[in-house]
This record gives sequence, C-alpha cells and structure tokens, in this order.
Amino acid sequence: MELVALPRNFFDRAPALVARDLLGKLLVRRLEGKTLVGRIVETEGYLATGDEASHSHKGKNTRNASMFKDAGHAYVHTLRQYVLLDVVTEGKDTPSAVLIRAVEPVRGITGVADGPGKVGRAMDITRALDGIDMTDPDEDLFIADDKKQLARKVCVSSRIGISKAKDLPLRFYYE
DNA sequence: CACCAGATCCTCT
DNA sequence: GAGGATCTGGTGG
Repeated sequence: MELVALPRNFFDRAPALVARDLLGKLLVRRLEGKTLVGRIVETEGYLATGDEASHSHKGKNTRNASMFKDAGHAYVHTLRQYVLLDVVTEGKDTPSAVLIRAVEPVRGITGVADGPGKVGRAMDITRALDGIDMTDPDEDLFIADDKKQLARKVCVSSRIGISKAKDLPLRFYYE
C-alpha cells in the first residue's frame, strides 16, 4: 500500500468541504517503526468565524495556537484524559479545522475507534504532534488518499458533544 | 491561586 | 439518559 500525504491544497478549502472529503481517507501514524492506519469515517468541521463551538472563537492563545497555522497542520488538544486530533483548514490566520471523530481499522489497530477520544487512543496521538505539518512526508502523522476506497453514502448532521452552535450541519459520516 | 469549562467516555439505571 | 472520572489552561481576583 502506497501512502502519500495529501497536499496542502486539499486542506486549503472551507472546513465543511474538507470534512466531507476526508471520509474514506487514511489516517497514518508512524510509531517506533510501525505504521498504524485507520480509515476516517466520521468528521466535524469548525468554522473560523461565527462559530461559538470552535476553540478559535475567542481568539488565539497558547492552547489553540495551532489552529492559526496554515492548512494541513495538526491541531492536537486534550479533553480531560483524552487526546483529540484536528486538521487545520483554510489559510494561515483563518482558524478553521476538522475534527477526526472516528476511524475504522485498516492496519495495526484493532476495533473501531468510534469517538474522537478513542481515535487518539487507538492511534497513539500525543500532544507532541500538535502543530506539525501533516503534508510533510517526513512527519509521523499524516492523511493519505485511498485509491481503492469504495463508494459509500455520506450523511450530514448537526455536530454532537457541544453546548454551543449545535445547529450547524457540519458533521459528516458514512451511513 | 482558586475556580471552572469543556469538540469525552464508561458505567450504571 | 444521567452521573462521575479526571486533566489542562483560561480567566479573574
């Protein structure tokens, strides 16, 4: 299996488009000589402006600084004991992102990581990966296209697990 | 320094 | 569907 990182222009688009198109793509984690691969099956977009649920809504701080990087960078943050992974979308200083909410096992991982905290756990995502450039082929975390992906129906819904801006249709998942 | 809000998850009913 | 476990940095005194 050839695993090539998606280019920056894939991520340099509106978060809703990136969130939708990330379904079926492969999340790749290189770790201690091994390669973990999961197929992305659920995502959520977070907007740069007018989105109270986005971590960037109140401006830049040390916690969310990675959201202000250029498209294709990782925004890794913790929620209680869990580590969550976002990919930054749109250009620099346009702080939007897509949360990877679930992956299916492809290689090296077992079970279904059917929640953002479980994705972080299954693929050993750590804070050290916060801010890395996921379009850089030398990095230990990136997203690759899957040439053999099957056509599956994409569903859209409002986001879950948040208390503000609940009504935006920014959650994408396979039927 | 104290307080508290979370993009969660697991274990009960 | 409710409640608790458990962690970190933002915010305000």
